[in-house]
Amino acid sequence: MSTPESPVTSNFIRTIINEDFESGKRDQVITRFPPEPNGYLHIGHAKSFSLNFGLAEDFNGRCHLRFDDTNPVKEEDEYVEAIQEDVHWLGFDWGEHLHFASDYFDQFYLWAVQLINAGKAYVDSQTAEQMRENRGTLTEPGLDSPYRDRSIEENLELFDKMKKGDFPDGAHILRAKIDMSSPNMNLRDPAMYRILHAHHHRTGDKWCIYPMYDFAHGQGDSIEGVTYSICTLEFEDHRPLYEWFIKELGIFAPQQIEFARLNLSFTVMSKRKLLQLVNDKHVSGWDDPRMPTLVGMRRRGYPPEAIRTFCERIGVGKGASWIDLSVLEECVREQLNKTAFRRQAVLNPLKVTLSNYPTDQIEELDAPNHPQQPELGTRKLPFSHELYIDRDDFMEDPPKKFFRLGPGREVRLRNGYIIKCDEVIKDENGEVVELKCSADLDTLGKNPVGRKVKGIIHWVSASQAKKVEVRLYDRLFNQENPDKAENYLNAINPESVKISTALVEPGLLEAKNGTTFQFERVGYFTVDSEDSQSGKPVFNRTVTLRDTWAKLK
RNA sequence: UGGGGCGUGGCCAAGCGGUAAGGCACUGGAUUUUGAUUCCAGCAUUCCCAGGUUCGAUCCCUGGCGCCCCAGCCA
Repeated sequence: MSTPESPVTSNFIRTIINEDFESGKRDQVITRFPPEPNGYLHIGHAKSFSLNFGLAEDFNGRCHLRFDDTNPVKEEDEYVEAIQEDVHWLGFDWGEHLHFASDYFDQFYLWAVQLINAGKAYVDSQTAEQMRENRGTLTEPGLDSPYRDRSIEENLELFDKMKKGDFPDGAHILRAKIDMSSPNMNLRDPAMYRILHAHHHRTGDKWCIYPMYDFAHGQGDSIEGVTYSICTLEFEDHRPLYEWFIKELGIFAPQQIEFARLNLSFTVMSKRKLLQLVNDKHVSGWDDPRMPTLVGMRRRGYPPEAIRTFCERIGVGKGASWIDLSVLEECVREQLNKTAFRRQAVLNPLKVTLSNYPTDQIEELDAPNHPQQPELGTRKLPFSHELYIDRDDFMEDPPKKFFRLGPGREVRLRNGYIIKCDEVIKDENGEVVELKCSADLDTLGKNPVGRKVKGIIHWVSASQAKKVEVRLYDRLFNQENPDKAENYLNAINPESVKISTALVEPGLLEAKNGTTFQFERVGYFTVDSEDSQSGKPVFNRTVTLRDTWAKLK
């Protein structure tokens, strides 16, 4: 529902619907999300189903989930399950309306016979190659098939035999008799049914002829009473055919509306390419945290709310658009900032020894789980004379704008004391290996009088810190549009993941799979649900924090 | 050069004849025990271009230019 808190910006589809309601052309919104169960859903699909479910919700209608399973050689039950899970994950529900195009195969068959009887469809016996040759080109009309004028009786008989399995794949095909010289290629006697001796994931071996998309989609919409059949731009040229079948069949007419599919910078969206990334092991699977799939994003730690916000924020239009990855990342940060518990973790440790802190003392400091939301409670942070800080937070010869640690400088330990760097210890190679510091013991929870310490750095206590694996993910491609590369595989970012070890506060060992934390000053990290073991979590970097200092550098 | 679409700031996107919403990005500045967050401020005299209609055009008309899609027995 659109509320004052989440204003929905207008788009051309809403405008159409509003006009239809006002003119009385329609009085309800029934939409559908029609994936083919041949792969996992990606963020582009999320745009589509958020639109469909969102519209239904806003206009008090309903949205169906219908699997467009008309091509048995590509479809599997595994995907049917995964797709439902993903749609649910984003919080949408189709209620009673889970449908399959294959549920309508009997009806489709009857309709095909109806069109044959009306002289509007015929069995063609040309080979696929011949059909292609006779289809003409974009600028030249096609040629009628020599089988175009078969009698209705002969067509009926042949189609019946096709159905009974008397012919091998490709021997014949049922075509709509429209116009071989149409400037719209889709109207040049399009295929309606092909012979496919293949096992279907739902209908088994009942059929050996299967309807084409064009002879199934609109009719499926019609059967379900779909009022607005929303699809992507490449189907614009199919709309006249969609309407032709509906009209010739004399059945309820849904309205097809096309919108631009999503393109996200630094990623690829085509199923073929995503499949290749998986098959060729460029990623670990469909759920690799770098994949634009919903399973991948879930594993990465993107919250479903963030993806929904993203889908609303990008709008809906008809111009081929490229959305900047930063839009998605900002939606993720926005959501996580509100919900993620804060923790401290050091990714690149540098030892700090406090010379004036008792070597046998261990303190338990209180630290809020969320500084802006005290109601989320606190946790205890062990503190001792030996700590680790991040190497990035120390510079031996710092530039003027650097306000972290350096020789003789003071810095605040997050949730702890202010310390001062007294001495820098190096190894034989001149590498800084340790910092000797002194703590101002009167600065816990309060600022010192007379001086201002601007720098605040995170840390862990050396003896209590735990080692965990962290996976630092970055964009999978290093070109905005990987398709512009000679080969998109060449645009793969060789540093899209870096595995390393981090030192974290001890409580993090008990973190549950799938939960996300903010490692303060670093980024959001989510416990990997595949590779983590009890007491041995693996953290996926979901997204970094914004870093204006990195920009200054 | 057949047909179908689309052109509003760096990226999206409202607007539908009355004088350019919003988001992301970016730039300042304030607050801050996260250089995060939050907060304020700035960021298109102009809507692909050229004509025309009109008191007035991003919105209407004409003509250009640019980009996307279509020749699967895929969806």
